[in-house]
Amino acid sequence: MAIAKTIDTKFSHNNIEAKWRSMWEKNHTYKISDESKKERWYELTMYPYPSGDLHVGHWFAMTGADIHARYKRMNGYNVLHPMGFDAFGLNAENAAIQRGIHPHKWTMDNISRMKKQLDTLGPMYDWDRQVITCLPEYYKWNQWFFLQFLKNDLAYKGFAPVNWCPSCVTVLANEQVIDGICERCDTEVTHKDMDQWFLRITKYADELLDQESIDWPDRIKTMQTNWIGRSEGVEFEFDISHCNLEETKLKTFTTRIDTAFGVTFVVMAPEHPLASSITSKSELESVQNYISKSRQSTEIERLATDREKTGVFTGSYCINQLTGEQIPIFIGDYVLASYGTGVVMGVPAHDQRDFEFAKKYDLEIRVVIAEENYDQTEISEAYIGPGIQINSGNFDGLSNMQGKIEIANHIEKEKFGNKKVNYKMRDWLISRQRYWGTPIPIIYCNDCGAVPVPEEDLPVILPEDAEFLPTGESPLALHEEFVNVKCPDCNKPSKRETDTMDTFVDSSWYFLRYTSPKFSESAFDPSTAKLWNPVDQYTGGVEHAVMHLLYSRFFVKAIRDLGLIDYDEPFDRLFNQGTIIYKGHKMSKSRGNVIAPDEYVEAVGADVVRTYLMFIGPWEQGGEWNDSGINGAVRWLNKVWDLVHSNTSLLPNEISEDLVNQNNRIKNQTIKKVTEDIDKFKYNTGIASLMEFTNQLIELNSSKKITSDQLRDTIETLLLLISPIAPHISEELWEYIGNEFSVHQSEWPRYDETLIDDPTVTFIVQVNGRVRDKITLASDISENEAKNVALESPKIKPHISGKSLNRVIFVPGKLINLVVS
RNA sequence: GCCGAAGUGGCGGAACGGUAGACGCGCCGGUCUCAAAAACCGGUGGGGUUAAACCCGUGUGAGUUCGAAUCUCACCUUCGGCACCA
Repeated sequence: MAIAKTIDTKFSHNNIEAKWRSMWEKNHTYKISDESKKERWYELTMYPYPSGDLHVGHWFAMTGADIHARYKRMNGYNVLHPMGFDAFGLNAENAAIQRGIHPHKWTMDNISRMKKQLDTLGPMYDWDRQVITCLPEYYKWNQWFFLQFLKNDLAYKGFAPVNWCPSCVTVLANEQVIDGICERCDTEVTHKDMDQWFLRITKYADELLDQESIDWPDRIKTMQTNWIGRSEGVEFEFDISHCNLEETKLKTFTTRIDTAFGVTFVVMAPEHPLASSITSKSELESVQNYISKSRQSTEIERLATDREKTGVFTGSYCINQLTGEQIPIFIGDYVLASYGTGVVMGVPAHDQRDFEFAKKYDLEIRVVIAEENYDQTEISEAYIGPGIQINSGNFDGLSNMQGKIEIANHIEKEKFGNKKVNYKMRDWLISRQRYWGTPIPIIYCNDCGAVPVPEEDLPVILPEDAEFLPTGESPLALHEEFVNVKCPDCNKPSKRETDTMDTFVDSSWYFLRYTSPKFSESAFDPSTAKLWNPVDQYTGGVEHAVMHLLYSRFFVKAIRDLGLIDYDEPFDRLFNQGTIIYKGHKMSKSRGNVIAPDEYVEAVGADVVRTYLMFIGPWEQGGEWNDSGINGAVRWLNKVWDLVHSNTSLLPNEISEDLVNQNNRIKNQTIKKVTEDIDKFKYNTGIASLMEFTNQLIELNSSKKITSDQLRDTIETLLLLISPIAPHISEELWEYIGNEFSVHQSEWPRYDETLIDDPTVTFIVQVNGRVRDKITLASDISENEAKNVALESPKIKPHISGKSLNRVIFVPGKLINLVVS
């Protein structure tokens, strides 16, 4: 795509940028030392997937993080701001299938291209710290963590109905299915029953709910809380001992045990293991038809909430142990197998879904919680509010809140069930039936079962010479040499696990690896990890709210319990930058609306692109790329360039004290504003005030209201303030004014609060709240004096003449409001 | 359906109880030029006026307040998240 016509920079941006990048490289300007005595700051931004080309969205994310990291560094911190690549993933494998390029080559080629592109941005990365997750030196530790998890009952293999993406040809974790659609390829997800590896994230459900100690956006915290979905209730058992099954009890889960006397039916999920066996002979055919039909329906169909509730009677009954009543058992697909016990007690009077089901199948609707003024007539919808227990045996007359407690206690005492906490979140399914990922270090032996690969045999290397067929068959499963091994325990011929790990395993601990990327004795050097972690400031997109961000929190808690680290949360602060859109849409290759930064960098330079991106709008919000908007950034940096290069020999040597103070005021105000804005990631307004500052200096220069010494000093401040945003040109100009290399190793300017306040100020004079005049007054003027001045104002007089002054509102240094009538 | 965020010039946005529209883009007029671009100067919410004054204006409607884009309530729209979780 050809870039829009831009105006030209007045400086040769390409030379300047190349010059300083090589200077920084040569001087190790951004090399990070673990030994520094300075306070440490870990500024992390989410590492990219090496998809091929860096687009403007990457630049947007990375520039914002780089600015903040540079700012922290100038404020005296030893800053770790590393970069790496999330290098395993399906795109690489699909490229192999479609174009015959090996995933390793595809990935590494992309990485080297993206690194070059990233370097043109002028970031303060120390590439010695880079992490590339597809290399054995990294994924070995995925395997090692897996083995530790296995030992500590945090990893297990389980047979379960799982999400299957027919396009990616693999299973997916629940977090990776969004509204029934595969998160990465937008294909409708189906179900399969498979034996898969899980990580026991649910063990940490309650701890993950505790977000007290982390400074994260509420939005993300809420999303995680909703995802975990804790609910307290009772597992209530119905007696089925008369059914001649192994099980004698049918377990249901409810949060409304107060309604247990209103149960008029029970519904089982179609996938429930007893669904067929509990069915009577006469109903078997219709039940099996129903089950197979519902199994064929897609996730999307099943999730539609406005769908009519359907079900089928099993011909069997269970006993409500509280009442001794016979309760009909149904199969219905509005009940989810994966939540609770997969069986629901139907209380149509107090649950809308059950109500609809009862209406459809003509089942009794028995009110057991009476709302205020309940008149015993038939109800037209379920009543879910509070009320008084009725038709509830000994519990009649209690409030349902009390009923909830006492019925639960009664059930526990009589051993009809137990109080129980349930979570919506499931364990993390990490098996993937694909090649380009970390091999799961397990060997299956006929005699010994699933045997972990001994730690000393790690890493289990992903074989290079795999065949990539478009059949969906995992290349590893076809790789004889890889598959056929000896059992580590008994030495008999055995088979390797051919599934690989979810790539979210890689990103769950990469922030630890950055602290010692070459350490070979373990996943990370405990001493340097302790030095840098947890991450002080993490930035990235909001799309990882319940995937990467949740998994990482789990990982940290899990390895803390293994004794490897001693803190609870990976990321102390989190900030989500927004998205850059173009032509009204998020940029994507398929839509053909991708802005490649390279051409703009060539045309106007990285500093301009950085500045423009940060100026578009609040970093938090993102915004629309506007082809002509970039001219504003060019003009500004041109002005800065001209200002610094302007001839100052004609400036006066002395000016009035008032002018000196005023010039100082502008400078100190700007330092304060820019400091506060960068601190809060409000780059757009920070840049705006720098533009204003530049305009003011140009004006002072041309009107000779500044001495050359003061101008030089002020320009120095300007360059320091610009340097995190436009690192190259500020370095060039820093050198030009005769300062020592490097502006990036200089201290952030301080402001003097006492120099900021203006001795005179424009007072707003209002009459009845409407602005009628503006008068310049001493900022510390008293109410009385201000009132007298205001009353004398020719602009005010007509508005108050003939009226009586009832009240005066006075805001010191700002405003006076005369209330008249 | 539930929860959350947001609605401000032609556009991106600023202000977040006290001058609405900072800063920038674009546009209009001027200077320079043979001409254009760039640069520079001026203008740029609507009405009104020779010019002022003045009136209207931050999604809609009410309210609180001396004063509301900002706080409260209701509604509309947009965007996110959740959504048969028992």
